[in-house]
Amino acid sequence: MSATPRPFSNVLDRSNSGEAVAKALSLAIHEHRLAPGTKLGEDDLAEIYGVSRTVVRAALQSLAHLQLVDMRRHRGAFVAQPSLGEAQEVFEARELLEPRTARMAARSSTSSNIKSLQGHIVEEHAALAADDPGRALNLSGLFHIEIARIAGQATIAGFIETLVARSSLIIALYWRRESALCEKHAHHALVQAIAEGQEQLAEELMRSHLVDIHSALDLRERPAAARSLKEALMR
Amino acid sequence: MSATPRPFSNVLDRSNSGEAVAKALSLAIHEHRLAPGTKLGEDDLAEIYGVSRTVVRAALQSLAHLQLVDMRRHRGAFVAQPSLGEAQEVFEARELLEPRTARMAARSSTSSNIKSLQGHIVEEHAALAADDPGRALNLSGLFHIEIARIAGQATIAGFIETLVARSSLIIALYWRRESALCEKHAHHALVQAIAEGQEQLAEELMRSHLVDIHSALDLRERPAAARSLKEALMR
DNA sequence: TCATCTGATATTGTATACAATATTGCGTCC
DNA sequence: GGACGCAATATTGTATACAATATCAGATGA
Repeated sequence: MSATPRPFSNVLDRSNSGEAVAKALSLAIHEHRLAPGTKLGEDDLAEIYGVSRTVVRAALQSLAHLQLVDMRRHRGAFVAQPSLGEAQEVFEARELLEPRTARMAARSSTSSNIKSLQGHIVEEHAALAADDPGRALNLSGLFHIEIARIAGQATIAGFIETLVARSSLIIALYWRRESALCEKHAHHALVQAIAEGQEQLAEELMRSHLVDIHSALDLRERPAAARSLKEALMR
Repeated sequence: MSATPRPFSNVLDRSNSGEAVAKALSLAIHEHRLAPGTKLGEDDLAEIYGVSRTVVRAALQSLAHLQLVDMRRHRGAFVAQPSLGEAQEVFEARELLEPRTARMAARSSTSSNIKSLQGHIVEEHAALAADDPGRALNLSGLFHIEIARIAGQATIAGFIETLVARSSLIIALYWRRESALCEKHAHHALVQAIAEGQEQLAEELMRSHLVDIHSALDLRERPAAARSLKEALMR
């Protein structure tokens, strides 16, 4: 017996349905259920979530501000496809912001903060064990955001949130299958350094962790991939 | 003879009117024509700009993402009022991002970049001479954003754009009248360092420039200003 | 056979109408 | 006289209808 399909979301009965739709879409993108380039038709989404196009549009605009979707006039909204250059930029920005943030977190973390971080790691392991890499990736991102929150810099945490979101798209586009995802130990060691207040170590661990991820991406110039048809075929 | 009032904007005939309204409001906030806390009624704005509430809402949501306005459910939109803590955070973030950015700009600037920066300075002086400090402040912000653009980091430039925007609100709220605004020399020296490719100097000048602004703010704890009525009056 | 033009279609952009809810003034009750 | 409750009002939240425009298929001509 097959149930009628339902929207893939737990929280659509929230008071502000616009944010709810944005959250649902954001989660779907983070978990790689929506591939970069996917068209997000307003009517389709409105029907799926049982709301009007008005609220769908608000949600899409919200995601566009986070650069998770691309809205083009009279063309529609699409899941964003960061270019190689943008991918480089995103990771350069993360490598600038996050090590410093980890240092601050090491200075100011409380024991309940540590508990929360460890909870993230446990969930991440569970998701991997359940063969749900999308969910694991999303949780991994939340881990980074949580560290910024712990550091007590809400503004920078907001920046990191957008960088993590875009990183998810970048990973979807440029991840090298060959390289195993070996974040488990990195996150664990990081939490330990933060818990023990070892600022310098935390900063270094975060930096090398980001470099690890960065170098597990295939960011070499593609031969003709993203160029114009003319440039690729005329000659 | 008094002309009928017209919206304070030059670009309301653009194709995407939502962005146009957002730009007009953003400019008004940057130039301190709209004070923090001002209520932004949707019907009022719709009438002023001659568009429907739909597009006004889109514009307000856009500004809310930049944290220039506060939207509260069933209450309306208001020009944001950054707290003391938020003000500190914003300037800490700027002091983290912008010196590095200035260094990168010094490495990669072209002569046309320099021309553009000098143009900003000239306009800024003109605005000051015309006794239009709001416009001068806005141009000063654009100067900082331009540097980030020159550095070739669009992502970080976007962050700085939001930080500059919030800085404008912070200055409106916390600027000490006593301190003169002495940015002229700072900006000029900065451009020179960037033009000559002196990376270290550019980084240092940007850092000290930001510290100057930061310390020209009165960010001491207010006795009761932003606290709750209860806390302020009950005793 | 291919290129170009044109109109039919589908999708987005905008306006307006209706629903939901916070605010506020007034009346009543204690 | 003051506090509480209630209804009137104004404003925002959402849905829907209409307008504008990009896309695409088919026709027409060279």
